[in-house]
Amino acid sequence: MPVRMKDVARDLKVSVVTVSKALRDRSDISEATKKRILKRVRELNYQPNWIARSLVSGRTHTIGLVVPDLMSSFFAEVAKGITEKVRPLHYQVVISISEESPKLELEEVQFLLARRVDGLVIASAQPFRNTALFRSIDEHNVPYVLIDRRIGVDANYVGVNNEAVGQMATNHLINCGCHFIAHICGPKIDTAAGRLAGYRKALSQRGLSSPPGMIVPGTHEDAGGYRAMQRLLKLRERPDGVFCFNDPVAAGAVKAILEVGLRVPQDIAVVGVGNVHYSDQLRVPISTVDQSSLQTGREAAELLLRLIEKRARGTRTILLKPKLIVRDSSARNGSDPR
Amino acid sequence: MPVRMKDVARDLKVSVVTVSKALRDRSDISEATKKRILKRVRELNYQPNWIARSLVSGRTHTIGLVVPDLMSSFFAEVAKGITEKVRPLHYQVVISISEESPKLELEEVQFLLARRVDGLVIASAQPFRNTALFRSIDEHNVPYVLIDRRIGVDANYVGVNNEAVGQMATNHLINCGCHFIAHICGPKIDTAAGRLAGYRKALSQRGLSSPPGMIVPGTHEDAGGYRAMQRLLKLRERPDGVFCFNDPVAAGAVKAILEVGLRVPQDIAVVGVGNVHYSDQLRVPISTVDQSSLQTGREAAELLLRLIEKRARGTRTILLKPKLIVRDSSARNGSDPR
DNA sequence: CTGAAAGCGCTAACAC
DNA sequence: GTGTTAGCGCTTTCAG
Repeated sequence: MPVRMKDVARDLKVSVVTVSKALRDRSDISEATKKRILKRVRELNYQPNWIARSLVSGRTHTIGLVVPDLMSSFFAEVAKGITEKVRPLHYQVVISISEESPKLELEEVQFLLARRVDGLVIASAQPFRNTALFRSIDEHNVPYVLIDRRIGVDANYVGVNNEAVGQMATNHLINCGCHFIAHICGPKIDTAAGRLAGYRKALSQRGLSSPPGMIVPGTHEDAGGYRAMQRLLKLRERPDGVFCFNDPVAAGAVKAILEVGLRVPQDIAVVGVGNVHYSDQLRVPISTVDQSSLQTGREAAELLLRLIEKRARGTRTILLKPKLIVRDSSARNGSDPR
Repeated sequence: MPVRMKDVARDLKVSVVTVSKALRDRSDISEATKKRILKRVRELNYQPNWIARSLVSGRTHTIGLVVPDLMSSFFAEVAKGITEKVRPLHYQVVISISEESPKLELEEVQFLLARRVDGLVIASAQPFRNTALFRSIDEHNVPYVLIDRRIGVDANYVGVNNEAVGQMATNHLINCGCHFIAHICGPKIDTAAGRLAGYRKALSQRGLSSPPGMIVPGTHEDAGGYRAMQRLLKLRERPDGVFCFNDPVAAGAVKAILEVGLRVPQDIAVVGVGNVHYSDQLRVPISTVDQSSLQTGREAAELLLRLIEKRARGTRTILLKPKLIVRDSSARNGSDPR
């Protein structure tokens, strides 16, 4: 079984405490013994037992990441961004997948808390303003940072300004010469609400309106986008531009459009959100609003580490700048590549 | 701060041991006191401290998953499969990303071992036959299961039969009427070697050969596939079918083909491997050999749990059946949809 | 059926 | 500088 400090100590005829001091490079120990101990430690391939260390220190050097899924490259990238930032500080990331289920999410968080994570990063599947989960985290005195979805709770948050996202995408479609712009919404989370608000705002600012039926509820994946687009195609006043909740939805919409023999972007221009990494390998490369997933992860990790190490307090909100990326699905004559 | 067993005990004027027994539903405790304790436990919202529990039991109920990256949906799906299987048993999964670096992988594994994970699932980035890492895991007496990549080590393994994958893909191209079939290899891992072997075998079985230059080294991502295909297009005897290491590589190859004005599949048919979830949304939906990522995760998890709980010993190899999925990139006249 | 004692591997506080 | 004592929160063992 693994070598313990006790073994090293006995071997060298010193006390366990001395070994501990050598390992943590404390000053109250002579250079000579430190050298001797560290040498033996290496020879015996001693590995500190973090479990025991955690029990004493009350810190596990573990942070929990709760995401609805990992398939959508967005959260995978967030995970990468977080890992990148915390790795040098020897923190580890435990990823929990909630599968968009508030109940499962709650269980997973309880579980992470029981595991005594030092902090949490959560892309929550909780319904808007449901604070129960967060109160329970607060009770444990564990800092947390929300990402992507805001849930209407006063908490640390890192994400894009979704209203800006909606405006940016919609303005782009207007600049492409579209007159009847539809919106395929996301699920009932604030992210979707923000994008919808931005869509409305952009239209009204440019003196356009959104005729009845032009806003259809969708989902977060391509099948939903496909069905939603089919409904839009049946409207008497067919849209000539569609702003979609995200890229998978947009991909589904494109599929529906091509299926009825219409062209993208000539007949209908399409814009998504998220810049998933395969966006430009698609049948029609999809224009999108990038929400800097990697950066979201990095910022969330940094903020969380500051909170854990008490170098920050209160709650702060970090809004990242969305960025329009124009690809074929909206590259029309007279389009602005803004 | 969190409620401890001690608090519940004091509150109820019983001993800590009794509370512990009630919580773990042991038989040597009266129904009455058990009820009383569990009630209070719920009221006080007591959560067991897994750290302390682990220190005693020597088990952390944690399993480590080491993957080269999470962006490729393959490993994300594996992670999902594992999570699904271990969640009901209250195990948690710590994911480490090695970014294809053997050195980083080694560090991450050491780290997981120091965290005393109960077991490991590894898609290793180690060079072939490099056993150092695995010896070090063995020293810790921690069971592990390799997935996807075999590394030429005698160990528990779950994955597809890569030779069968190569044969299946190549045979399919032959059946599509291709005569000059190229192969874009993967990186130097056994997975790639197996697929290459299968490619060779299929050709020779059907009396075909692979002219010089028809086998090009590639990478695991689309940029590599793109460059490799450009080289193939310059050959005097241009291939009319290409078997690619994986789907991203295939997507890159398709891009290169379309760029020079050739058609897929009419001029050149393409087959990939992996069935990434967006394969059928691509410019040309890509035919692929599915390697059942979810199932890989599930099988690996089950095997690992059996090893952890000593319900299995020795090493075993689980080979999953690959499955050909025909899409547009190889849907030629006279093609077999096998 | 209940609880006192010992200990998991480590660290903080204090003596020597 | 070094070592002793105590204790983190829990479980195992065993006496009552």
